[in-house]
Amino acid sequence: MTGHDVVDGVLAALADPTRRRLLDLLAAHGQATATTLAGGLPVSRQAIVKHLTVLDAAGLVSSVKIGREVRYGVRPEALDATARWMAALAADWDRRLAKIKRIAEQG
Amino acid sequence: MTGHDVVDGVLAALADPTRRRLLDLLAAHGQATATTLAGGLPVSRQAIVKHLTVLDAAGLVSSVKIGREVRYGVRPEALDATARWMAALAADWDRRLAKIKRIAEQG
DNA sequence: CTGATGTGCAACTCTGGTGTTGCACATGAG
DNA sequence: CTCATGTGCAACACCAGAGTTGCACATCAG
Repeated sequence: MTGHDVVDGVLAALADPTRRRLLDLLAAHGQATATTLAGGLPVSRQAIVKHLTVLDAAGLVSSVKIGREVRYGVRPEALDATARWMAALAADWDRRLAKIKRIAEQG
Repeated sequence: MTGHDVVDGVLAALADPTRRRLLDLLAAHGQATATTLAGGLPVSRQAIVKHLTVLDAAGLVSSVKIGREVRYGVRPEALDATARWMAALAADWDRRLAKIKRIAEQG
């Protein structure tokens, strides 16, 4: 899995407002199950499960099965990697624009 | 327009691979029209225009009408703001997880 | 064992977004 | 003026994704 794939997954995962809200709840609780999380959102448990599957594939959450329940928790690495990628991209754009501006002022 | 709205728009805009490719092309060329950009992507000009509209609404690009053509260029501010938001979120998660870990080790 | 709780799987609906095509309008080149 | 080029607008097709429902399976409590 390259860094680019991680970014792709994270961006796709964060595009959905429900998933961002889900991450908020998880970060607040530290640990939570799909059934518990469904109580804090206006959607069914199955919808939550699907979102958690997407978040897990993106590396944003991890799950641990304890008895008959599955507990989810946030995982900062992928989010941090995406933040760095985005900051680098913004800096690159800034650099390009500064160069264009400099050329324009000279010409 | 709050910072949260900016983040929402940027995340939604960056979720699409075609739009990310579009931003790459724009950053590389500095300036480009929808017709020109359509030559570098396997989609029609109209599709490009729609993507550019989304990117403009997200604050990621700006457009200037010159004669009969419309030139687009990247705009780093919104991207940079989103990068900072994401980095802060990742740091928050790290902080929470560190706290949980500390409590677990004590108890 | 029995009932209650939590999860997994599958089929289904439905909206939104992506992309297309066709045509009308505007502007630069000759 | 005339033609080519670039853009804008609108209607349409298409499909992935978000959400639902129903039921079967697994696990803890009594």
